[in-house]
Amino acid sequence: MAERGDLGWLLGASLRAYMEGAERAVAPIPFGYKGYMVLSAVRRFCPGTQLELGRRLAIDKTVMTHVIDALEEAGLVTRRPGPADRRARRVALTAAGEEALQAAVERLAAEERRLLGGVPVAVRDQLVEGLTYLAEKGGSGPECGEVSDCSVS
Amino acid sequence: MAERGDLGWLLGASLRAYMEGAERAVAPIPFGYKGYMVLSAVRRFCPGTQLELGRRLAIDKTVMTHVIDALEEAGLVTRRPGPADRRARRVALTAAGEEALQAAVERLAAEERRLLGGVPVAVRDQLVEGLTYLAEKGGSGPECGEVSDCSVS
DNA sequence: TATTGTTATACTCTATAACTATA
DNA sequence: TATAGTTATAGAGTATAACAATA
Repeated sequence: MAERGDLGWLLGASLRAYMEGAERAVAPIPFGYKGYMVLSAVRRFCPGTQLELGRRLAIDKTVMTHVIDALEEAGLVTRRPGPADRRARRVALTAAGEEALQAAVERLAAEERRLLGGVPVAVRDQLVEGLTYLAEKGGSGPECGEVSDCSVS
Repeated sequence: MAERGDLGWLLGASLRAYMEGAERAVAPIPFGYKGYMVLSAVRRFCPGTQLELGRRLAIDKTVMTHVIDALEEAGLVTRRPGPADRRARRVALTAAGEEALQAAVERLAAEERRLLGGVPVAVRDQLVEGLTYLAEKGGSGPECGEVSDCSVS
């Protein structure tokens, strides 16, 4: 934010610009973009306990409780005790959750296209490449393994 | 943040990664990176009223009051009524402020070099180009004119 | 009356601590 | 004893509203 051109300012301003549209795009989902992130991670990492979801998304477990409370109340996810460990609750998308997520993904993609419209594809690719590098340099969940199987009931 | 690879997640995670080092780099300055931004903008836009500083940095005027209070108390800036309009207070760097800013700029540059160390220069350039485009698409102060003269007393 | 800046207050977001229920 | 999750509470950070001084 300081001198425009500083990496910090650029990242902050870019994030603000992105979020402005993103929050609008995912609007119906409780907790906005954060709620969308959780829905998205639930689909991707399937059963996923809340703690695991939190680790992957860098969201505190207490925050996760509130978000999932809201998503459950809105009928977008279910929360059931795990079969092996009844403490670890399995979060899963409902049909309505799948729909809401799919709709959000589409509106978000449209928003990204709008936002990146004027950026040449080559620049865009290297933008993503650079950001991916930076993101991985941070401590956000380097210990997350890959997804195993995935068959929602 | 949702699916790693999403632009939103990438921007958020990159900003976190950057800020981790940046806050450490500017540590002695009150209000951390925000304080650094203000110092930096004061040097760049010289006299600058508080309101103008806030507009340029997307910082609320009430927040600006607190930040400048702290910077003034730390002896890094002075705050005097403007000659033409005594409501609009002119903020200026002290010698100590110049020093603190210069030191922070250097540590920050080192931190950026460390963070971007593994990124090829071509990618880095296009990363900055892409971010600059995104940042300007946002509403953060498009109505800010350029700097006029600048001679601190 | 409008504007700069301050103060006090309220709100949002997040983290900490204490608790429960399982293991 | 340790862990998953919940609840209540406290803490940043930010914004809103009312105010003082000046224009």
